[in-house]
Amino acid sequence: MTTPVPRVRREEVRRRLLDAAAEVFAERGYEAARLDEIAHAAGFTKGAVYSNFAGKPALLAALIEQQARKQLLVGAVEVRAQNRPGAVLDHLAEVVAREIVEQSTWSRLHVEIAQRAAHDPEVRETYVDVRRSLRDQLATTLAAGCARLGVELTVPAEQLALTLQALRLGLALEHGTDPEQVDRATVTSVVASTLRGVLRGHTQSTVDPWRDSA
Amino acid sequence: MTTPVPRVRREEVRRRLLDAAAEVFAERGYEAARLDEIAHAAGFTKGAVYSNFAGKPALLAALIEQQARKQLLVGAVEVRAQNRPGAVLDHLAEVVAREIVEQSTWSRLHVEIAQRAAHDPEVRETYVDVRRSLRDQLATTLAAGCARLGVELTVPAEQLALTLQALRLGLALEHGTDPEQVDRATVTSVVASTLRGVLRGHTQSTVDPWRDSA
DNA sequence: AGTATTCAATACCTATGAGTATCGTACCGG
DNA sequence: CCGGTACGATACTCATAGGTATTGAATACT
Repeated sequence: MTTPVPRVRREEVRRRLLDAAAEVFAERGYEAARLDEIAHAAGFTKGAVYSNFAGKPALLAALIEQQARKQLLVGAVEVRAQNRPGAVLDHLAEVVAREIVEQSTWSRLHVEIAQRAAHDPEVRETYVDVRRSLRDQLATTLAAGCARLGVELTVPAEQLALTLQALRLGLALEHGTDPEQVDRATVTSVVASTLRGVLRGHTQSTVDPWRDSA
Repeated sequence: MTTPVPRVRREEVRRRLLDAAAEVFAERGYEAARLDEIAHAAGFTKGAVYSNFAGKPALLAALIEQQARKQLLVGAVEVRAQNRPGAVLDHLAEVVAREIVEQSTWSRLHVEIAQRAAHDPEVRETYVDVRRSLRDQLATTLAAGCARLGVELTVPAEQLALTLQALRLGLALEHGTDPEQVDRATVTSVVASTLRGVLRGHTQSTVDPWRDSA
């Protein structure tokens, strides 16, 4: 009677569920997110969730793991690609700003995870590990990049790395609440000027100055 | 038989409930926070909550209102108190760091509110208003302070204000998740160096340099 | 003092959503 | 072609927590 509908591969199901979970967690927040909604957003039902994950916390854990692999703070690699110091600076600022504004789902998810980590010790443990290693990696890359370009940092690379991480989270939050005033150009300016402040050398920028968009 | 126990004044009940709500919201997050727990933390029961507030959302709204009055970002006034540019800078950094580390309840509540504002349009509206006006006020104060001290800002005051707001939120989040590595001295350093970066003039600092506390 | 009113405590209702148990069907080995 | 298994859909349980109705005691009013 009914022609058999080919089943989706398990791996694919898992992937879609994670994507949907990222979306819904970012949109509603972890607590307010409903497993039914996540499942339906992925095109499945709750049964699929429980056959792929142990439960709601495990779903979040898997997301953190996945985000860790995709590297919560991209842009480190970008530093290597440029040659002129000024360009590196502007480019990095633009990359961060683009991430915050255009991939707002991930940014909001990131904030959500951080917030969740502040509450739940279990989440915190894994999150802090990821966070620290990314910070170290970012610091190393920044230091190496600066050395290669002949610019000098006025602060330790680790401190700059932390500053960038914190600024990224904070700006994501500001943009999430007030995207009109905290727009992409503004975010770019903030990051660029912050970076410029800790560099010594020829670092003139081509980024547009502050624009009031009220 | 039983000697009448004097009743607590209504205003006082409201105050205690708000304090308790701030604590619990900060600790558990808005969604995970239970009204019973809040009431109990204040020394009352749920009945007290509903006779003083319309419900859970109204409780949060009242908190936002209260926090707005207490000024989410203190420190602006502190700028006026100092005379030497370097001292102003360090002092401001220390004030911010102290707020984040010692009054972590409020900082975490603040992040929670911001996060909540990103989700709930109703919350967003009032929050953005508060946030913008505080930003403006901070920018004005900073500009005035710099002018008075004869130091020059390399970026518009509004941009610096946003940077500080974002950095404060971000550092609160980082400290909330990793208080060991993101300790008070580190926070102070980050804020101080960020400020120093956007100032032109004699702004030598006396703040301790980066210390690795891993 | 006696009565009315305020307002928090208590008991209750009800919707919700995480988790579970079972079922049905597509895939796979024989 | 035919069981067996994997795995997602479906139907259910059950604890929880926001919200409401009622009660009872302390204050205010006359």
